[in-house]
Amino acid sequence: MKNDKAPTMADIARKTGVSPMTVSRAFKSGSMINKDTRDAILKAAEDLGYVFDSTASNLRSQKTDFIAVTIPSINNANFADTVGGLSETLSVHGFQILLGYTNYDTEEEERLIEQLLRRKPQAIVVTGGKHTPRARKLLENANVPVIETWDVPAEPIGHFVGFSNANAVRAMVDHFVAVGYTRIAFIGGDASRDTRGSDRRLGFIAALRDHGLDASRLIHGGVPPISMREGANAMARLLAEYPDTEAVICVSDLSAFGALTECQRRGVAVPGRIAIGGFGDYEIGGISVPALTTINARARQIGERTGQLILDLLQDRQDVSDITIEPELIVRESSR
Amino acid sequence: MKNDKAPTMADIARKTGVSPMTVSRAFKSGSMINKDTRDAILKAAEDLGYVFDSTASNLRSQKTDFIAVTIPSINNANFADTVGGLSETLSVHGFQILLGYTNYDTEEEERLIEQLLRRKPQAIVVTGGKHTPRARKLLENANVPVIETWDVPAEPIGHFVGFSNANAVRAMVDHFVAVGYTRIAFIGGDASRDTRGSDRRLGFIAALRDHGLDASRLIHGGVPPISMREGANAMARLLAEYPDTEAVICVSDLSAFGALTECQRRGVAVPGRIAIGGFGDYEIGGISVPALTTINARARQIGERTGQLILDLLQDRQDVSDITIEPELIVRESSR
DNA sequence: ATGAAAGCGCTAACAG
DNA sequence: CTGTTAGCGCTTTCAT
Repeated sequence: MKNDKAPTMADIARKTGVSPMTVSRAFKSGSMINKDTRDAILKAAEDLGYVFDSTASNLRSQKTDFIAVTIPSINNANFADTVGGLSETLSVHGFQILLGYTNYDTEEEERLIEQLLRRKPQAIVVTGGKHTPRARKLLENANVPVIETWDVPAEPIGHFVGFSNANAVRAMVDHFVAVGYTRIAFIGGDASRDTRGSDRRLGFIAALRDHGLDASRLIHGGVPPISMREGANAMARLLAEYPDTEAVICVSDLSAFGALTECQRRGVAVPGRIAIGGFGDYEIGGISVPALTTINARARQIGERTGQLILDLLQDRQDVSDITIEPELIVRESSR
Repeated sequence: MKNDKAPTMADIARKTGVSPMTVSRAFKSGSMINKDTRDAILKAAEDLGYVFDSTASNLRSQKTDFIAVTIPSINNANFADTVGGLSETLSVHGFQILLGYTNYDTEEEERLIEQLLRRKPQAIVVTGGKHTPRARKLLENANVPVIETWDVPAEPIGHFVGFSNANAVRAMVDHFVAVGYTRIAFIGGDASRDTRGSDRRLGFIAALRDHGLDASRLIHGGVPPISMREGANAMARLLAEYPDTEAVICVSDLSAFGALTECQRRGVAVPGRIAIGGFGDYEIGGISVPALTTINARARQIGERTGQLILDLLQDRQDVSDITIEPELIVRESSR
């Protein structure tokens, strides 16, 4: 491994007898350049082991082709799907995702946004519509498109692609009530931390009240994200504290599955003795026995449409609008 | 939102009556600068809404603080854990992960590596020890540390942090044989695509042969990654094609869980009628009923130790060595 | 502790 | 289709 300085476009120019500018054109698709000249340049580049230097290109052209994205956790199939949809939509246009994890913490999100903006992304996508005041200000001043996702923000910073978490849970409550359950509980996490989880909990309470039902069966599962294990532990507490509960809605399919396993270990029939609902339509909910009633938030579609929105915005299209996704209630064996 | 040009260090310098160089020092920790001067500069920066421009800094200083990482899929808890460990270890030192997904395809990996190297990362981490010849050459010429993970490469490019997938599966075969099973099957994916999955399959075959057992019960689950659903389908085929099978090892816990649910739907007792083993120690294997025997590949530790290795290498420490991780066999209810 | 000059490697803008 | 010139915003280097 030799350690001489890496070859530059100037080296290629010298070797091929053209100007550096022509070399630059050879690497940029869609530029007017003689085919033979380009071929000679690309061959020389290959021979020299040249690697294009984005850092210089970024500075001069004032564009990085980075799209900054913050998600609560890398280890979550829903957010992974959103990033996947975003990434696939944007990568064919030469953009690269710059990803950061907030760990469900708006303070951490603020730090992350500041970090990411220094990299001069051409757009920034954040998860959720609640941010620290400073984070909000950073985003407002960023002078690039800002897209909030997975939520319908009270006051959008720029654009948003999301849905109402509260309304989504309301749809499930309506289903449970329609089936005939009245003593319904909720398993969720620390309300102040996971803003989407918190919205689901609030939606649950509001919906039960609208049905004239008691909304006090709230089980705290732990610090978000609530794991399968925490879902199981929460179910154990629910059965102890409110033994006559007929149905429970969990903040995610993962905690719902954990809750289900706790019932299985105790010989509590699902849905015979207690019905269970989840959130997110994770793969596990479709295949577990019994399969889980859930809400498909269309995670991948959120990513795809966010990507398309960014492409439109970067092309100065004026006819772009915010996008409200319609989550789908999926009724399965666990609630019938 | 005003659209004037973003303020630069020169603007701050003008406003504070110092030189741009002093402004630069104010933003760099550990530089000799008068405390009052720094405070004035930082205040002016805040007032102007200044955002540090990494692109310019990167070019001039020839360091980006990027660490490039390729993983097969973003939607996999094992790789997510590795990236999490890596990210946490490195971010406190100011590094940022530049992540790409190969979709379990070495051709895609090659494209991705080329893309990532243009961003001038200060190290590159790849998953697996098998690459296209061109990808290999790109990595060899990159002039930055290269770390292969999740494998023990036949010919390491630079360093590696991993384990032998074949040996890990062998340990599980030994366990199954010790418990008394002799008719053992394997559920995996397309051998040519997922090189780690392929190594597991080969390890399975070799281990069975060493025990003098038949190694022909190989069920093809589909294109990697094998989903829970595909695991269930594969189990259905296994029960049809080799009805006397006593135990099955699956390429991951996800396919193993799918296989388990198929047994539950058919009333096939696990482990009474058929034992099941997985791979990866995903959360689900620890909580499902029955819990799944599996192998913990210490995904997070792979990330943490890779991060530490990179820190050592970037400080020119000479006493760094490759790291072989010891996966742990975890015996649970599904195989006893 | 601070400043002046130069330049990282590429490409926008203009000329031919 | 190709070349020339200048400069993106920062930091290295050398002075003071």
